[in-house]
Amino acid sequence: MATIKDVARLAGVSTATVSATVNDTAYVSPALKARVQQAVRSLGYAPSTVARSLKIGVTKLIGLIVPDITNPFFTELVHVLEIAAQKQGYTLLLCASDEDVAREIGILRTLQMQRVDGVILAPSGTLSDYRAAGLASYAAPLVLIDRTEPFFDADTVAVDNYAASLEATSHLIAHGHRRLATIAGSSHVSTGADRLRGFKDALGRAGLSVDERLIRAGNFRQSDAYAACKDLFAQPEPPTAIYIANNLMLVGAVCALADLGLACPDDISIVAMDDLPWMAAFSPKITVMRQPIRAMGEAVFEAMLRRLGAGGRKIESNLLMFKPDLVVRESCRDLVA
Amino acid sequence: MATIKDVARLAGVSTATVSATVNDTAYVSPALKARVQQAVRSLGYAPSTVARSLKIGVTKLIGLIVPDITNPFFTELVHVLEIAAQKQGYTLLLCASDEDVAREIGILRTLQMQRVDGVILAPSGTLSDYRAAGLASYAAPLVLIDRTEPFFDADTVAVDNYAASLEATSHLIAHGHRRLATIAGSSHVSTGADRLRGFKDALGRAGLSVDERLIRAGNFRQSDAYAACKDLFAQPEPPTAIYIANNLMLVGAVCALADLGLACPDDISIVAMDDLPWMAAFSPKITVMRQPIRAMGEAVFEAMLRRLGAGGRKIESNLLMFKPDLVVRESCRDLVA
DNA sequence: CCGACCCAGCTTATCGTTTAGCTGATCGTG
DNA sequence: CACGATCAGCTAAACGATAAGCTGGGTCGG
Repeated sequence: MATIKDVARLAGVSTATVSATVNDTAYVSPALKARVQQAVRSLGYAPSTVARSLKIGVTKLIGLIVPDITNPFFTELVHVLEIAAQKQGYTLLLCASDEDVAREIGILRTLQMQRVDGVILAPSGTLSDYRAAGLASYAAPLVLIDRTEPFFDADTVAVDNYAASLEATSHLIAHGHRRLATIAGSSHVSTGADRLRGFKDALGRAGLSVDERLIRAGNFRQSDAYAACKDLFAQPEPPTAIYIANNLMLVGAVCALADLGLACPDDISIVAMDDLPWMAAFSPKITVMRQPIRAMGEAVFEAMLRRLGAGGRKIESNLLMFKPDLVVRESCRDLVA
Repeated sequence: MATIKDVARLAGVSTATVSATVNDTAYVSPALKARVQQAVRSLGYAPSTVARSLKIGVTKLIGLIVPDITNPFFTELVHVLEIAAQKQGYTLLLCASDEDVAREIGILRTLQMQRVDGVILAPSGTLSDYRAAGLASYAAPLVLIDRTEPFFDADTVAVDNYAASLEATSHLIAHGHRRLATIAGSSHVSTGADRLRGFKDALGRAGLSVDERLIRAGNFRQSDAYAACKDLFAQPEPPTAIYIANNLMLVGAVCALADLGLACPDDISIVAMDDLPWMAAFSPKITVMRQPIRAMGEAVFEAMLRRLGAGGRKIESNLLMFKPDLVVRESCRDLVA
C-alpha cells in the first residue's frame, strides 16, 4: 500500500505538500498540485484514515447497537441511519446485542477502543447494568433510541408507546369490543412496559376491568406470540379482539389464528403496533399504529450531529417523543352486542 | 482519554510492560501484572485500536456492502454475518450502495482508506465498472455474495438461481398450468438474468412457448411489481400462474391481486423466490424457493477467514453455489383443463 | 535602499501503540 | 569463582498521517 511518503517522493515534494493538496487545507501552486495528483493516481494512493485518526483524534465512525437487525423496526431504522451517516461522511459500525446486556457492554467497550466519534444505542439493559460495568467515564456522544432508559448523559429518541397503546386499544373498544386481550412485549424494557400500561389504562378509562388471563407475554418474539395466541383461545371465554405489541408477534399471532381456523376480522379483531410494507399484503390488511421511523432516524442523527458539534462541551439531555399514527385498515369489525 | 503512558506512569512501569500485560504477549511477573491491571482499572484505560492498527497493520474491521438492508434477504444475511464476525472478533462496517455503482465505488474507496481487513460485497455493477474506477490494485480480501460478477480475485457465494427458477416454474407446470407469467428482477444483475433464464427454459423443456407479454420487469421492487401484476391482468388472456422472482415483488403482487379482487390459489397460483417468516402468515401461505441464507452467510465468512489467514498470498478464487429448496405450501392449485 | 512582511513549501514533532533489541541481574555449571 | 545462558523489563524506533513553525526569496512602503 502506497503511503504519503511514496507519493511525496514520486512527485518530488514534501509530505506536507501532499497532505495539503489531498485535503485542500492550504494553498499549493497549480504546478505542484498537478504533479501530486498525478503521483497519487499512478500509485493508487489512498490516505490511511487510521493514521489520520490517530493524529487528529477523529474517526468519522459511529457505532450503532441494536438488539436484532432482523426485527423490521430496527432494519428500517438502520436503513435511515445509514443514509444519514453516509451523507455526512460517517460510516456505521453495526453491532447486534441480541438483547443481552453483557454482550452489549462488551460491544460498548469495543466501540470505545475503536474510538468511534459517537454511539447510537437501543439499550437492552437498565441504568444499574451500565453503572456496574464502569461505563460512567465513557466519553463518546451517546444517543439512545426506542427504549427510554435513563442514561448518564444522552439524548433519547422514542415513540410515545403509552399513548400509542391507549389509542390502539381505544380503537378496539370503540368498535364495541369488551373482551380485549393483548400479546405484550418484554416487561423489562420500557417499550414493553409502556405498551402494556397503555392497554390497561384504555380498559380502565372505558370502565372495563382488566382480566389477567387475557394478558399474555409474547416477549416481542414470533414464536412466543404464536404460543400465546393459541393459549388465549384455549380458554373458556376467548377474547373478541387483540392488541399485539409489535410486528414480529403479529406474524406469530396471525399464523396461530390460521392454524386455529379463526378468521379475522369475523372471529377476532386485531390492532398491532408497527407498520410495514407487507402488512398491507395480509388478508385482511392489518390495522396498525405506525411509528414514524424515518423521522425518528433523522432526529437521532440530528441529535448526534449536535453532540458531535459540541465537541465535548456539556449539553442538555433531550427526550424526543414521537407520536405514532393509527392506520385503519380491515382487521377490526364492529361488534354488535 | 487515558493512554498507555498514563497507565505506565501510574503503575510505575514502562509502556512495553503495559502492552505486554494488556495483550498477554510476553511474560510479566504477577506483581507487576497486578499493578498494571489496577492502574488500567482506576484510569478506565481502553487501548486505542487506531494506534494499534497503525502499528500492526490490522484493523479487525470488515466492510460489508449491500444494495439495500431493507430487503429481507440482505437483512438476514447481514444478521448472520454480524454474528460470525462478532464471534471472530471482527466488527462490520455496514454500507448501503442503493444499487448505485458510482456510490458503491465511492464506498469501496472509503473502505480502502479505513484499511478494512476485508470486504464482503453484493456487487451492483459489472466488471468494467470496477475496472474503470481503477480498483484493480485494491488489496483487501474480497468475497462476493448473491450476484456472480466476475471480479479480479475473489470468492463468490451465491444461490443457483437458474436451477431454482427452473424448479419453481416446473412446479407450476406440474400443476397443470400452461399460461405462466413471471415478474422478473432487474436483468442487468446476474440474479435477475439467471432467474428469468430459468423460467424460460422450464417453459421450453415442457414444450411451451414463451409469451413475452407474460414477462414483466419488477426490478426487484415492490412498487414495480404491483404495477406489473395489475398490467398482467389487464390483458385479454391473463395467466393462471405466476413465478415471482423475489420477496419484495411478492408483496407488491399480492397487494395488486387483493386490489383486483383475485383470489389465490383459486384464480391464480403463485410460487415466489425467497422464504421469510411472514410468508407463512399470508393467506394462503405462499409456496416458495427457500435460499439457505444462514449456510450462505457462514460460507461467506469462512471464505473470508481463509483469505484473511492467507495473508496476502495468492489464493484460488472459488465459486460456491447453494441450491435452494422448494417449500410447498398453499398457493398453487391443480388446474384441471 | 533597507527593513518588515508575506508566502509557498519544507522540516519535524506528534498522535498511541507494538516490538526489536538492549541491559543488568540471577542462575547453573565446570 | 567466573563465564555464558536466561530472563524480566526497559528504551527507542517505527507505523502514516497532520500541522506548527521555520526558511528564504520576493514585495512593498517609507
